[in-house]
Amino acid sequence: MSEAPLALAPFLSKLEGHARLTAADRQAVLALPHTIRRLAPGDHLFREGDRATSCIVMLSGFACRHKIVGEGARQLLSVHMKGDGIDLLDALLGSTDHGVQSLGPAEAAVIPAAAISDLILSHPAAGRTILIETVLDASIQREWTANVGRRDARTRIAHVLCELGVRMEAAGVGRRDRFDLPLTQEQLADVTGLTIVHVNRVLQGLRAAGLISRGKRPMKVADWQSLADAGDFREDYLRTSARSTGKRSAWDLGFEARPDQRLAQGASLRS
Amino acid sequence: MSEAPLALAPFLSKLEGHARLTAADRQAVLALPHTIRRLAPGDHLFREGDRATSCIVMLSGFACRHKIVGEGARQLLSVHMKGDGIDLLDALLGSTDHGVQSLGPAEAAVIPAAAISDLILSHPAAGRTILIETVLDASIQREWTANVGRRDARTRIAHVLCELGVRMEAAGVGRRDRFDLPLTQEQLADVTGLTIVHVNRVLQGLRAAGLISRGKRPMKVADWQSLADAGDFREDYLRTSARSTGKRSAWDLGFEARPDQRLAQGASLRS
DNA sequence: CGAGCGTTTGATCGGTGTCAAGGATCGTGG
DNA sequence: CCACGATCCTTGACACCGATCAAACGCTCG
Repeated sequence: MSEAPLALAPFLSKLEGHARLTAADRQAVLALPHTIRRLAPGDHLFREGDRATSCIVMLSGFACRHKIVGEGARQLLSVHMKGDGIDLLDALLGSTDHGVQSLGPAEAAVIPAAAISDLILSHPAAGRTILIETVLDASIQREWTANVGRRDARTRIAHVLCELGVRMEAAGVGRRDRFDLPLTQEQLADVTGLTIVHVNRVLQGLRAAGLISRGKRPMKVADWQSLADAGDFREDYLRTSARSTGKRSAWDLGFEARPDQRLAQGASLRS
Repeated sequence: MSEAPLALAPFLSKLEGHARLTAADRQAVLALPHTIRRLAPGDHLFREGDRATSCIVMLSGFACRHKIVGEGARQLLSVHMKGDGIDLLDALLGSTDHGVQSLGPAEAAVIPAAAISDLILSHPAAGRTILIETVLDASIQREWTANVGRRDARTRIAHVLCELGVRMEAAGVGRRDRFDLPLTQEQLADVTGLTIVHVNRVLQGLRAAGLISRGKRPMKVADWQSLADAGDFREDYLRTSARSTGKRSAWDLGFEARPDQRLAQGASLRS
């Protein structure tokens, strides 16, 4: 099924950022069955309402989730990059409530949902990082809700630029102060719930204020701290440094208290 | 630890809406260790930045997630009711990126995070319903992002009223066309990203249009279909009827293809 | 009866949307 | 090498939705 060995290395790398894995865990992740799709700009991976039988791992380039509301207005719900998992567990819901589409040329691995459930059962440490990836995604989604709900246009846009910069830095595809913005102004409008015209004017304002630089490929952040301030941006919710700070989650503690934990025999996630 | 046997029955009931459970699974859910908290209006269960060591199950009343952005503006991120789990897996992130607070008087069970991880390992069928609860929560979060991002005030508010009606009906605490709205107009403003003044005017408009009735305790939806139309509301994303429609998820299929699935011996979610 | 909270109203302001057009850039094919 | 179309970016004039400010009303509960 796989076209290339180690194709899932970016995904493994991101999962290892969430917790230490054994060699067996790493092998299991890399061995996940998958097909690789090379995507032209705007290609659809899922459409709203599709039966959900698989999930996505981004290998290169960018993709987004989106919804269409009302009379065709479009809202981007998330942006994903190298190493990110998309809808890892959403097959549990049976069908998709949103579309997934590439932003620019990209490569993605499509993994059957059952393989993820197998992995969670057969390699719980790896499974735990899958769950972390899922709740992290939810954390970002909450921040986006707050972003479009309670911030004005300038703050909103600055916040998105900061988030993308930090995430791209963490994913190894740029630096927070210099990265290739994967969004057109129209897409940035759909991210922020604004119109393209207003996005354009706000970007000009940010340039005029010296927060970002004039040329746009690549996006250069001239003054990171000021942009973060302007965007009301605190990066905690992205947890890009969770591993390195040595923080341990309550789950670690819980399990440390039960070193003899054993699984029920013959258990499965089957309903 | 538990004050009352069967206190978690509403939670079990919701989980059973996601998949069929065995008697052992049901027992395991009801036996989750927990403490019961009786909450006055506005009591905090978590505060933003708290160490995340436990999760919440709502037993009665309502609670919300929220964030404070910028200079004190508040955004409600979700509303939870009887049977809902809140942040079931968020302890995996180590700390909380949002606050959780009661809306009106309420009762909630506080469950140690480790107990959830134990349950997922020891009773995978029950664990599967926990995961479904988690991805369902994410699905609702995405809809809220789209709601505040791309709908105008009237549509936004109508949408929230429809969602709450359907969910309260599913939770057995009201009917979609007649329920006790757990939100003040100020809270409804924080849900929709509007000001209290504008919320008030929009509600008056909905009343004048005959979509909802004049008295506000309880909220009476005079014309459900028109309110759903006005709110651009399609309830698919809530999956309140997933069980009854007999839909099966890809995970079922995946596991049916591997009836001899066995877990790795001695596995755990410990990192 | 008064305090506190939630709701309602009016007047005005301003941020963002809308409409319309033009300019810049880039890949492609003649 | 240039012409061309497509896509993206930019600009201007104007309209409007929803915010802001300020005040009053109406519950409910001690």
